[in-house]
Amino acid sequence: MPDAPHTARARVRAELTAEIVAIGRRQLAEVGAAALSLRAVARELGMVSSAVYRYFPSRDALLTRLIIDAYDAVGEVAEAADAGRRRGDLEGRWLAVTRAIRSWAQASPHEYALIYGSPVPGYAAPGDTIDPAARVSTVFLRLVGDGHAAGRTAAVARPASMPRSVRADLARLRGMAGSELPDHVLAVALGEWAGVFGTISLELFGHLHNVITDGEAFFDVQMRAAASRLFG
Amino acid sequence: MPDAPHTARARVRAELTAEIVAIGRRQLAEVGAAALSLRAVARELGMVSSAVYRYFPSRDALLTRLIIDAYDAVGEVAEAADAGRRRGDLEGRWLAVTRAIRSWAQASPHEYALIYGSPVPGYAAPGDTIDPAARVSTVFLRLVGDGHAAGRTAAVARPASMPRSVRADLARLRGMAGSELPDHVLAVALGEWAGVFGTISLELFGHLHNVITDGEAFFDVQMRAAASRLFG
DNA sequence: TGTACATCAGTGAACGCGCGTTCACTGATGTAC
DNA sequence: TGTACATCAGTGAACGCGCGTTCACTGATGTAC
Repeated sequence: MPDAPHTARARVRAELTAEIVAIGRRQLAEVGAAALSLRAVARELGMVSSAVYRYFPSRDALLTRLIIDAYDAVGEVAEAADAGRRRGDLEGRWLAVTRAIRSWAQASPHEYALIYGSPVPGYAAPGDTIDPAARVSTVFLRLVGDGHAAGRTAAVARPASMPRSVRADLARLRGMAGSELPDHVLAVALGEWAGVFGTISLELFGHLHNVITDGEAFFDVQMRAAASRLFG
Repeated sequence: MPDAPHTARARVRAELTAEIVAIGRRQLAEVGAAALSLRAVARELGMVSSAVYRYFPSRDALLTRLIIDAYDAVGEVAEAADAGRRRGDLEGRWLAVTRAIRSWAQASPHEYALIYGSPVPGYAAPGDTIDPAARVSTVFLRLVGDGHAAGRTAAVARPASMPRSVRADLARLRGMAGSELPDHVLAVALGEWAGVFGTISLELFGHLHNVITDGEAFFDVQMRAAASRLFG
């Protein structure tokens, strides 16, 4: 939210922009990203379709905004869950964070699909989405980093060898993320990270249908296993 | 392919049906599932749009066919990869199967997204997709089952406890899949299975962009780690 | 082997719908003096 | 405090496009006798 609006016009403008985003989000939940339409938003807003162009220059701009909001939303629940536990309670933090992500995904399946599912056809994500997208991974990396600093990652499996290209990628990631995790811990952390989203996606996209009925308990079992692989 | 076509008409019909599917698949690769259109297929086929209805009763029927074909395609590469290794070479089989799946996904990203990405809005998968969808998981379960029978799963981590609901789900899965894996091995196998698709999806859907440059090598590192968690 | 009838494939027009985006316009709100 | 001008929000019409699906039809292919 930039600069507090001081004129009445600016205040109304901020409110309407927020309302457009809210309607867009609701539509997203009903028809999915591919079918999100500015005209439908305008209709629900009680405005003529061209009026929406005063607020968003194109449909893709609205989509970008929804994507950024989704990343921020999941980042926020992850951060909040992490902050709600003692810093030294690594397994508790891991479970809290991953459960929070799963709950958010269950509550906002289309927003989850928007950012972690198939890319929207014909849409190219602009650079503005990078920072919000990084919030969740930052939580993960800090958590594993804390564990490592506390000497709790001693049991993490070490591969016999690792290709030079992967070591280079991990080194670059360390630089970008300000992490100090050694290669083998960082690699396992990324693998567990993939497992979190893989488990959530399989469930949410219906691949555990008729297989797992208690998705929450199943997820918990998986996350406890992950925590013990990471922190012993 | 049902009954060999004996009349000229039936032969042409089979060929045209196949061509429609092929064009549909190409379109899928270009514009994604949500934008797949019967009219565009007809155009490319050089026919009037209503003619396609002689072959598929609706757009969704074509989509269903593409979904089934995609499941069959990935199932087939997985089975072939598995068959290409000695039965006792568990790690080799695991690596071959998972690499084959990843390669297929990289080569056919939209088909992968169609079945493992976000569900297509407004489309409800009919029962016909269940069997083809199960082919890949069958390969996984047989592989882990072979490992267990050979006494190679002794090192698989055992959780301190497991909720009754999860144990019930696993028991039901054992029945459906004809598996004899104990709970803790089956649970870990499912977790690794989620990790495979999580890793592939994160890469394919762009979440490792600017992080991992050598996706293939990274995937290999992850899969070797998974193999050693499963088979020691 | 030939003919009569039934089946099927493809046509062309139409229905009814939706979409993103542009543009000239009116009238209200804000700003500078 | 009041006025003149500039800015902005929303309108309504239009452009040009696409879609799925139905239907009556022609002409070709297949089948039964």
